Amino acid sequence: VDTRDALVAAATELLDEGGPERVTLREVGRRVGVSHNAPYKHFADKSALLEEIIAREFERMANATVTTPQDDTPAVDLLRDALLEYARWAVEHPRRFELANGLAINASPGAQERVGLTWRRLVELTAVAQEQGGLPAGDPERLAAMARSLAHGAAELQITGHLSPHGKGRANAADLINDLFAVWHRT
Amino acid sequence: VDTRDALVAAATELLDEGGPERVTLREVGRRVGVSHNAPYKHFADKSALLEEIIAREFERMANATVTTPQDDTPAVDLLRDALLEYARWAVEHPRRFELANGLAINASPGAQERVGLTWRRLVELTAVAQEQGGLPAGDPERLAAMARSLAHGAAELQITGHLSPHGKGRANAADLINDLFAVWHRT
DNA sequence: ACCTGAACACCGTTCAAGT
DNA sequence: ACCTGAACACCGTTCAAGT
Repeated sequence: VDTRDALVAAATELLDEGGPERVTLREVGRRVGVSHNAPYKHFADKSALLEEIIAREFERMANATVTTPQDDTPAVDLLRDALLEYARWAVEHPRRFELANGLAINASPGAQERVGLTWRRLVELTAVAQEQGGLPAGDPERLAAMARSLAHGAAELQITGHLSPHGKGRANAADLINDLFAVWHRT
Repeated sequence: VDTRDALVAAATELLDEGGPERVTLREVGRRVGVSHNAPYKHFADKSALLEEIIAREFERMANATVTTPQDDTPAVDLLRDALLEYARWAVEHPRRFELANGLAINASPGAQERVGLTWRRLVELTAVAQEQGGLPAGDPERLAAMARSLAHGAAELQITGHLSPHGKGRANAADLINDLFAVWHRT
């Protein structure tokens, strides 16, 4: 069972180095010190290995979100922090972010369910924030979808170099997320 | 020179069918009725062919944006329409959208420049809209970046099925874009 | 100038076989 | 239960050669 973890680790390394095409079962086996088709004893095929990488990433992030101290911090701050953390993760691991997007197009029900849990948590935070007066009125699911879309898009634009870090606006993904909450706060 | 267009057309077909992996130089040649390495007489390699697909898409969209009637339509409406059109294109051609994002990570200066032209047009529209009172104050580049991020992220979330079309919020990408402009209008 | 056919290296996947 | 080695089909790319 130790081999399985080693395979995922090696595959993640290769993914970060050069995207999914760089992840070769032969090279994965080579780095782990095992034959080129030993991975088939742990994963159905290459795509199952890639899905495992992303599944572990989401699990890690979900735990990080849930572990957030449930003290008297305003819900709006928890929501904003979660989105900032999501964007930070995406910018720091662009290949994982892109792969997750690619896999989501044809996602299995299980994977959709995993993401759904984190998503519902964000909607709950949004509803609480509205009660606490930190966000404008409206359907919480729709408000949360707007914030999530902005965080997702801003992260991707930063990754692809489309946020002109040297222009006048000089905004990164985190800045734009904070801008949205500032607009909401003024409303 | 007709072969070149036929190759791009066949490659685009394959891309829409199953993503970049589905685009095989051998299958492209087969569909055009030409040998499996005839593409090398028109493109340096497979990635050059994929880049050509995206370049033509962006050129087509840039023309469509520029052709917009320059009548007395408020600038804020032109800006919103451009973003709605971008999201509509992404949702309608998810494989092209994903490929464009993937290529942008390691984009050539030429490709960056092409996108830069459309981008500057959006920033100009934003500045005019601010003068006309249709948008809140602030750096136009930053405001435009926010709108663009939301449009981009909302399109991707709709494509990946993360916008819960059957939930209470029941928002698609277009709805979320309109929501942002509504918030700005109230500010 | 454009195309073909053979060839090479590489990859995902399968299968029979080993411990 | 886990791994190996050979084998197969497929792909990107190169090259010599044809018109």
